[in-house]
Amino acid sequence: MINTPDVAQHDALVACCKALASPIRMSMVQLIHASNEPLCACDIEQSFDLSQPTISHHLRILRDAGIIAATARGTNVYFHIERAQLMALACCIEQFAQPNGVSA
Amino acid sequence: MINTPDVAQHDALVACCKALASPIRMSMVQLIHASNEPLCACDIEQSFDLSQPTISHHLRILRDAGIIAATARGTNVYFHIERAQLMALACCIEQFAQPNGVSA
DNA sequence: CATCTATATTGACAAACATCTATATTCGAA
DNA sequence: TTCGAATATAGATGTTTGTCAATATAGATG
Repeated sequence: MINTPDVAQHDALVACCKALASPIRMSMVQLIHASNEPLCACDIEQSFDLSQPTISHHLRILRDAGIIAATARGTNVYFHIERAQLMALACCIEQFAQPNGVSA
Repeated sequence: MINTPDVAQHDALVACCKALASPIRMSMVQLIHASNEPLCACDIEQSFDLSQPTISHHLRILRDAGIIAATARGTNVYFHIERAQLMALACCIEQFAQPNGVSA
């Protein structure tokens, strides 16, 4: 979660941006968001022209940043958006868009 | 500006995240935001333990992404936050944090 | 248990990035 | 117009990232 002490927050913020700083991963987030159901890795894999390990790698980066979360079900793994994290990220960025000194 | 057609928007979104996906650049944005005046490059330079060209390089990346803007004044260059761009970015990210199908 | 299917991990390699030093450019001042 | 200060550009180099092929792991099923 993003909102904790200053340095940790800064790092989390950067980590989230880093995770989203790739066309592939941005599209993955959009894809998962667009689906109303959690999406399984094999579905995601079919949307991209990349090898299975590469897909797995990108999904893990998004997971490590806390942007998506995974639920295993049998041999499948389903991914969903971690809304609170993205909301926290959006709020941090929005703050930079506000005149300084405005708290609410 | 972020809100235009789909593909361009996607690219701009990724470009913004890429620009913020560095501890240095994130700190620069925070620094510029924290200042109530536009900050000149030499001021920014003093806040980091990096060579002048490296600072210049990072500032340009932020500029190219539209996150900050520069105003030359004499031999100095002053930087300020591009609020609309950051707000647009925050809104895009916030959308991913919303249940799908919610338009407003 | 043997095997198949879905996902993850490893290792290798190329492309992208951050950084520095050296140099260029641009503007103000003497 | 020459000099100095602020910023930018170029080129070189080490580090990180993205990708794949090969392999491992874990769960389902015959």
